Amino acid sequence: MSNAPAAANALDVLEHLSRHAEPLPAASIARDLGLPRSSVYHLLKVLHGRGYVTHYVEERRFGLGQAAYELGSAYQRQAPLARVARAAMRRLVDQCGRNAHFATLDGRDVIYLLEERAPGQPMLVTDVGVRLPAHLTASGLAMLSALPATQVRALYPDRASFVQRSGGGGPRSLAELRSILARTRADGHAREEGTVTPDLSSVAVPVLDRGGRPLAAVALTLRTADASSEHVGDLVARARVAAEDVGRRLSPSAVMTRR
Amino acid sequence: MSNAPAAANALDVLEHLSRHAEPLPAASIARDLGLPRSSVYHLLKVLHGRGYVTHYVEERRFGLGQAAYELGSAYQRQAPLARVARAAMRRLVDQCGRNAHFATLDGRDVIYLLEERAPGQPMLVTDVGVRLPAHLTASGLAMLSALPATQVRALYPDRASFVQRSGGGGPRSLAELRSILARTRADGHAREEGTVTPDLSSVAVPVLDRGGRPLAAVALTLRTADASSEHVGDLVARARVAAEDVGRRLSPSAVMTRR
DNA sequence: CGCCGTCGTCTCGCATCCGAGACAATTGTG
DNA sequence: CACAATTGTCTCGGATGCGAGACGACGGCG
Repeated sequence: MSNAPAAANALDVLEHLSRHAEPLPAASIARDLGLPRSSVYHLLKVLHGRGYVTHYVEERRFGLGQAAYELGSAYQRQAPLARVARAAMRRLVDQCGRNAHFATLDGRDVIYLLEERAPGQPMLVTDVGVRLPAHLTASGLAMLSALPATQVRALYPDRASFVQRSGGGGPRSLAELRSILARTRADGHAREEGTVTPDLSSVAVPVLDRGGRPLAAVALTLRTADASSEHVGDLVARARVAAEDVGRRLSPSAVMTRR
Repeated sequence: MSNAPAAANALDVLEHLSRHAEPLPAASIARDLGLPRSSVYHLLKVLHGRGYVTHYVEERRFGLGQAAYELGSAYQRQAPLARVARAAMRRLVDQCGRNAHFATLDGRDVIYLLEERAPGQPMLVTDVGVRLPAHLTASGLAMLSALPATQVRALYPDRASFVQRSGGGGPRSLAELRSILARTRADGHAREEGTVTPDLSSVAVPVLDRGGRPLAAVALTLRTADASSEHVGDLVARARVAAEDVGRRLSPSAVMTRR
């Protein structure tokens, strides 16, 4: 049993409030969390005093407060994903001799947060900050494959959602996308051949948080001509190790990338 | 002295981390917060175990974690601004017999979160979810007037930032905008006459958080022909009471709207 | 209108947690 | 390489925080 139970209880209260769309009465917070009523009132007083909880007096309920939002904003400003991933991506590139990149999902786009170039390899188009349609990239497909089907449908409500590249390729409908994602899950990695850049392929694996949701993806790039099955298998295994390492650092007790 | 000091200390640690762009060593957290080293390690262990803190082992530093971001997202999902403001806005409309709306700032836009229509008053164009350029609206000007000058400059870096309405009106440069904002601060309220809708004027006051930053604005609409000085003064006073009420509910120890 | 249930605050005694300080491991420096 | 500084973990005893339960206020209901 760790120390500082009041700290853990305070987090319990915040997380309980965050799981509900509506504010909650104090008594139900106490009941749901199995905490004494007076203890919950003490915690709410502290959290309210600090702005983490809003007290809706007329409704006699409590909800999250502005300070919770500010913490979330501060987290984003620290850019932890790229920070945590940098060393692991450097090692991956050193081991594989291939270019690697690290990206996250934003709506239907992937955003590239990191790229590491191996000596002698061609320049990547995926500069940091660049956005590309998720369904046309290995990284995007890796992350989409880790989302619930309902969320994928919400992202791609109609055929107009499927932006095309001038050279063609990539799914044109939700049914096609689902089929690709099912194969991605079966293979344990996503693959893209020549859709982003002719003659170059990428393989990618997702980085999952402890709830199993995709935080990011790790991808390696190789010449399509070099992409034999054994070679791809080896790269995927190494990318997966890097992804698991990053996942562990970001989320204690993280669910590992899909095996 | 309130109870649950460990809860308060945990929040201190999180807020300390959120004030820094870079992760921090545990010893400097303890020193800066005046807490015992072993207590800080206990708290970091709990916060890390729950995902609120990321431990950068190689750097031997600690930063905010994914769970901080999730709290912030959950706060947004609960839509607390509109929830808190609804009753106060209803009362304001009942007292004044005028249409009222409640909006927040998003970049250079205002977004309308609430509108309350008074009986016999014309329909508003400011439907919930509508965005309008902040510098052309009373609500936007009220909130901009509460921002630091550097932040206003960052929002409006050049003349192209000043979107025009087809009927003209509104500032066209940063110097013009600053002049209007200075007058808004002097008056204690913002005023817009006919820029959004011909023959209709609005007066607005900002809702401030406890750090003095604008969270939202409360506005009342009236016919330009009715806008005598005494009448406007009365509406402004009532809008201010509503804004202060909302500010108090959102932020304990909130700084009141500017007097 | 009276009664009941709930909310929010408060008291106080005891069980538990906090924090001083020891220790091993690691890193930095001359 | 040796020494100093720092990190991170651990122990344990005394001080303090937690929580049972009382209480007043308020709202709902018959």
